[in-house]
Amino acid sequence: MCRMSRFSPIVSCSECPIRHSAVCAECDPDELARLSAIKSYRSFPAGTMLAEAGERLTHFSSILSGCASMSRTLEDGRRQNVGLLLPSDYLGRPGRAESAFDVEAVSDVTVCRFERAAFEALLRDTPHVASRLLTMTLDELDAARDWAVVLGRMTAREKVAAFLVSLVRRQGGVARPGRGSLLHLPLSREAIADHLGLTIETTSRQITALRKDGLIELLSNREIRIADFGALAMEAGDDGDGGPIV
Amino acid sequence: MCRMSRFSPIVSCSECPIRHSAVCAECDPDELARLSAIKSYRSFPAGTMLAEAGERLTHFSSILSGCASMSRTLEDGRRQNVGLLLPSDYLGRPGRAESAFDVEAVSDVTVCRFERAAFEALLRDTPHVASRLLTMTLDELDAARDWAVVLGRMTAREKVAAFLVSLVRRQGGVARPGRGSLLHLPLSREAIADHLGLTIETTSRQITALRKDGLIELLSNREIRIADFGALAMEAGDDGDGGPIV
DNA sequence: GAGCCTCATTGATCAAGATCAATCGCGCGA
DNA sequence: TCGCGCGATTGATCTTGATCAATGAGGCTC
Repeated sequence: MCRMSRFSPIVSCSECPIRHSAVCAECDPDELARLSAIKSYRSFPAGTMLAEAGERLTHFSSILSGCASMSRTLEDGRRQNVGLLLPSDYLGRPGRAESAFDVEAVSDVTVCRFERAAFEALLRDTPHVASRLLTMTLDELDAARDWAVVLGRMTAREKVAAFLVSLVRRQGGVARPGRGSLLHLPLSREAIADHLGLTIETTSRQITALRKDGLIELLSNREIRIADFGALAMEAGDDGDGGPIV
Repeated sequence: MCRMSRFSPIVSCSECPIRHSAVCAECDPDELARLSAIKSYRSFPAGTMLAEAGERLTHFSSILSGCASMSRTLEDGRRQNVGLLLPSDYLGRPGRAESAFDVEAVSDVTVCRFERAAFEALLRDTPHVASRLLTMTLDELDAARDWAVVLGRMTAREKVAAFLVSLVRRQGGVARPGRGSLLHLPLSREAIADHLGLTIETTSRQITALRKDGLIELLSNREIRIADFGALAMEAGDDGDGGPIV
């Protein structure tokens, strides 16, 4: 599998800061620009929603920058984060008009979006866009199933390690040979806990433990230096393949 | 959304016992029959694999009957079941030749399968098959994310209830007004435990508890009568919508 | 700079579920 | 029919992570 495919958006329009020649080669950029529009969501004040569970979704959006979380909150307040939307991920789906989850901007988010009808027409008329959407969806499905292993069978320490490793893999830590890689956490401790199926206290304790064990270093609440990616990946039950070389 | 879509296969060929006119209307049944072949896997002796993680997948298969489980086993033996394949579900994917999980027949399984290349050609040439595969994959993705909520935030009792409710929804219990619905469990207690991220002992205790509370009745190890579907769905944090009326 | 507010960390205790260990029940073959 | 084997159940105890509670560390306003 081409690893890069995870990091390129489903479509690129002429206004998007992110382009991907393989996708664009067969598209008419002007036509895409006409059909799409850039929209931003601010993460402050807290709780800006891109969509609410059960709410009508009028657009199909491709994330250009920032981070959004998909979650469900049970009646009694328990909350589970079921996924993160990072640049190149998409929100919305052809064939259904409702969001299955709450989607919330956790940092300022910019998207390139299409009206549903326009996007469905684009899918119909542009086979490589349809094929790309299918590939991305299959990758997401594999990722969601991988995550089930983390949620169902891993210890708190392993969960935190797996989360950090997956973040490095997805947003790419800034690797600096010999000094580890720098990682910005887009989520609060509470959101991380909700992602991992843990409490905020347990999450905090495990981060502290990884720090004391020399695997990571905390530069600030949201900035982490991965001191030993290989060891961290090992903690996550992961062979460390595909991570940064430091 | 059309609920039935979950229960119809991606393609129907003239030899398949399951047909779906909406899918077949535009297909040439003879052509599909030529491209596909029926194959069976026996569940005994235990451990018959439809595919192994990392193994080359030469075919795309649509499940016709039986039940298979997708799982991952960690080095230390911990195991997580990441999904069940029931009739109309599919195994394999265009664009990647390797299975991400172990796929094991838990009851005798029959599939209708296509060679990868033939299936990819079918996808290219038959837009409604491609569109149907996308819809099914998006539904699977939603289901996988729903399951993350169960794995991450539910108690043992809620997990078992959620599992039973999801089985009734998917394979349809035989509803008998006033006497509840009969449910056949395709999985052993151990496999259920692996699906729920629990141990076999906890799973067994929770089943016993649900029985003592009058929500279910055990006819045998593998046969359950759902005495009160509404109450069971409530335990699972589910409004009970879409279940059998009994 | 003082006070406050939010988020994160740390500590003490508790409970849900895991683990270890019998025991049960049923099907099967000698 | 007896004994064996396997899966399921039940019991006793232990451990991990949850819960309850306090403290710490910035950042912001006044």
